[in-house]
Amino acid sequence: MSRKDNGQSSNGKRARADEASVERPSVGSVTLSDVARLAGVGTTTVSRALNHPDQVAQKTLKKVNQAIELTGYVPNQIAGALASRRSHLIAAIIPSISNTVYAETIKHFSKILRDSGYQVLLGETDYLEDQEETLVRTVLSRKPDGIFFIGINHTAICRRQLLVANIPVVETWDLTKTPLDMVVGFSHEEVGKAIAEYLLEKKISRVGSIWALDHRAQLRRKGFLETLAFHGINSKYVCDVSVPTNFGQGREGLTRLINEGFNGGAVVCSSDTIAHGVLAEAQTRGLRVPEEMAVTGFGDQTFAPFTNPSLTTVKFDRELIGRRAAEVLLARINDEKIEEYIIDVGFEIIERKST
Amino acid sequence: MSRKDNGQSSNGKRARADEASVERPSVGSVTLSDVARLAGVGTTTVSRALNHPDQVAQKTLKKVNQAIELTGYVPNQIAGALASRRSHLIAAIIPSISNTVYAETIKHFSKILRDSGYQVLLGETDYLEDQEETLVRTVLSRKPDGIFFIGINHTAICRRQLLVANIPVVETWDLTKTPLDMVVGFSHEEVGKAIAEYLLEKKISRVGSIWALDHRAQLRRKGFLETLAFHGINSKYVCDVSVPTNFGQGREGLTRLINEGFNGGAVVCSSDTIAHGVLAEAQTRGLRVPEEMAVTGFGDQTFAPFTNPSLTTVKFDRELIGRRAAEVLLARINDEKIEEYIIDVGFEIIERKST
DNA sequence: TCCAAAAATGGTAGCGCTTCCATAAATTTT
DNA sequence: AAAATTTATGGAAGCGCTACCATTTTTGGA
Repeated sequence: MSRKDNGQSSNGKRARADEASVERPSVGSVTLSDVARLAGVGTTTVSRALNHPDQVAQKTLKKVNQAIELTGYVPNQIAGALASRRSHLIAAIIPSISNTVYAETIKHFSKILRDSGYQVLLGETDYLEDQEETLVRTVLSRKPDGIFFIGINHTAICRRQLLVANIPVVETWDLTKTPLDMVVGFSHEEVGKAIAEYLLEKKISRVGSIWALDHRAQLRRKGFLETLAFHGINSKYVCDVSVPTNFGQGREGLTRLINEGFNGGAVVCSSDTIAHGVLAEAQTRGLRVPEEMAVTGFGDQTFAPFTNPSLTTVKFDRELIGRRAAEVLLARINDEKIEEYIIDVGFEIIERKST
Repeated sequence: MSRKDNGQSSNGKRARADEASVERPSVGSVTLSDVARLAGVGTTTVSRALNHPDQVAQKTLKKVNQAIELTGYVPNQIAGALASRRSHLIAAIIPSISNTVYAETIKHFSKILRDSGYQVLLGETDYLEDQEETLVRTVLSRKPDGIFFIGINHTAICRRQLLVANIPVVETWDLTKTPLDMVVGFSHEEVGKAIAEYLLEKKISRVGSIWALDHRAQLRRKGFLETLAFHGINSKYVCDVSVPTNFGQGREGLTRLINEGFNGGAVVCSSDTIAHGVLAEAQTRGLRVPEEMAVTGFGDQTFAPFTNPSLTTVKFDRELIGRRAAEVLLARINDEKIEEYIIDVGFEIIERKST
C-alpha cells in the first residue's frame, strides 16, 4: 500500500543487460537508459527514436520499439520538460468550470492542443480577481508553454508576472486594443448596442434589464444603456445580480423590476439562465410573453430553443473561440508568423418567440 | 516576440553576488541558487525556507524571503517534481467537461486538492473506452501523484497501466466490490430499482423509458427493468439514445415511444436533460403531465425544479463525491490510514409535480 | 563553565531526460 | 579506390531542484 514500495527498485541497474531477451522488467519505473541498454543503443538514440523517429535508422527504431514494448516503458515527461525547457503544458484560467459556456470553449481548446501533444492545466478563479493572481503564480511555477484566459481583466501584478514569464498568452471572450499578447473574442459593448437597436426596431421602449456583476456583462449593460439613452430612452429599471447566475435570480430579478414599477415592455437579461428564470416568473404571474413582455437572453445555450416560449438571444461561437485561441497559441509557440493578434469572432442575435 | 529572447540570460552567474543590494535581477529565469547567493545562504536552506519554513531560523527565513521578493523568484515545480518524485499533480479522467454534472464534481474535487497544494490535470474521454487508454498513458507520463476517474469501467490494458504506475486511484460515480483502489459513488442498479418501486407505489404500470448508451445509465436501466419484471410488469417501451444526451433526444425519444404504441402512464428518463425534452414534447402533443403521463429524470440538475411542471428526479450529491474522492486520495498520498475503500454516498428520489 | 543534545545549515549527488558536440558508419562523388 | 559528404550514433554535461548526510551553531542542563 505504501507508495514507496518499489519506487527505487528499478535502479538496481542489471548487471548484464546486454543479454536482453528474457529479463522481466523491474516494475515501478523503467527509465530511458533501461530501454537503451536492452536495445543495445545509447540513451540519445532512444530519446531520438521517441521524439524524432525520422532521424533514426529503421533497424534501430525497431530494436528500440521492441525494448519499449518489452519493458512497458513510460517516458517521464517531467524529466523531459526539465531538460528540454518545454513542458508541453498550457494553462487555462477560467472563471468557473461548472459553467457550461466556458466549458464548451475549453473543450475545443483542449482538443486541438491535445492533438498537438499539449495538455491543459485548468485553473478556476471563481470570478475573483485576486484569486487570479494566486492562480497565475501557482500555474507559472509549472512552466507552461502558453497561457489562456477567459476575459481581459488582470491586475497589474498579474500582468507583470505574465510579462516576466515571457510565454505566449491568449485572452478570450472579449476584445481589447491592448491585449497582453493575443486576443480572440467579440465586443460586449457592441452586443449591448445591438440588443438595444433590436428592441428599438421593434418599437419597444419600456425596458427593464437584469445584469450579472461580471466584467463582460457590465460592458454589455453599458453599451445597451448608452444606446438607449442616445435614442432618448432613459431606462430606470436596471438590476444587477451576483455571479454565477442561476435560474432563481431570473425570477427574483423580474420580481424586483416589477416592484420598482416596471410593467411590461421588454426585459433584457445578461444570460440565458437569467432569461429562463424571467420566463418562468412571467408565466407564474400570468404575464404573456412576448405579447405583454418581450425577453432576451445571451449565450444561446442549448436550452434556449426549448424554453416556453423559445428564447431570443445572442449567439456567439464558443467552439470557434476555443479553436482559434488554440491555433494562435500553437503558432506563437512554434514561432510561426501570426496574421492577426486581435481576432474578432463576432456574434448574432437569434430571434425566437420570446420577442 | 521570440520566446527564446532571454531564456538563457539569467545563467551568467553574477561574479560577486554577495554584494546583494542594488542588483537588478536578470529577467527570464531566476533560479533557486540565484536566491541563495543573494541571501547569502546555501541552496538547501532556500529550498527548506520554501517547503519546510518551520525548520529554518526566523532570521534566515527573513533574508531568504527578501531575496525572493527582490528577484521575483518563481520556483520551478518541474525541477522540484523531478528531484522529489512528487509532481503535486492529480489526473482526473472524465467523460466530458461540458457536462455540468461532471463539472460540479470536479470543481469541488479540485478545490480541496488545490488547498493542499495539488493541481488537477483534466482528461476527457468523450465517452470512449479506447480514448481512455491513450489518455491514461499520456497522463501517467506526467507522473501524477494520484488519479481520479468518473466511472469504474476500464479496459484490461488500462488497469494494468494503473497497477504498474502504483499510485492511488479513486473511481467515482459508481460502486463496485472490486475497485482498482478506492471508489466513491452509489449503486446505479439500486437507483433503477428505486424508480421502479416508486412508480409501482403510485400504481403506474404502463411504463416507457429512455436510456443513454452509457455504462451507468444502462445499469440503472437494468435495475429498473428487472424490478418491474419482478413485479410482473414487462415494459416493452424502451429506447436507447446516444451520449452526450441533449434536449432534442428527449423529444425524439418520446416520439419514438409513442410511435411504437406507448400511450401514457410514465416515462422514465436516464437524465434530467432527456426528461426536459420529454416534457416539452408532451406539451407540444397536448399530453398533460402528470395526469396523463408522469415523467422522471435523473441528476436533479439546477433546472429540474423549474421545468413545467417541475421534474421528479433522482438526486445525489455531486459535490460530496468530489470532496470525498479528494479526501481519500490525499489520505492515501500521505500514507494515512483509510477507513473505507468503498464509499457509498447514496441517492434519493425528489418528488415534484411531474409525477 | 563545560559538555551533550538539539537546531540550523550547507555540500553534493542525483532525479530522468535532452542537447551539444564529436565520432563512426554509410553513401555519394570524383 | 580515395576523398568528400551525408547520415547515424553515443558520451557527457547539464536542466533546477530536493534529499541525504555531515558539519556547524545554538541551547540548556549539570
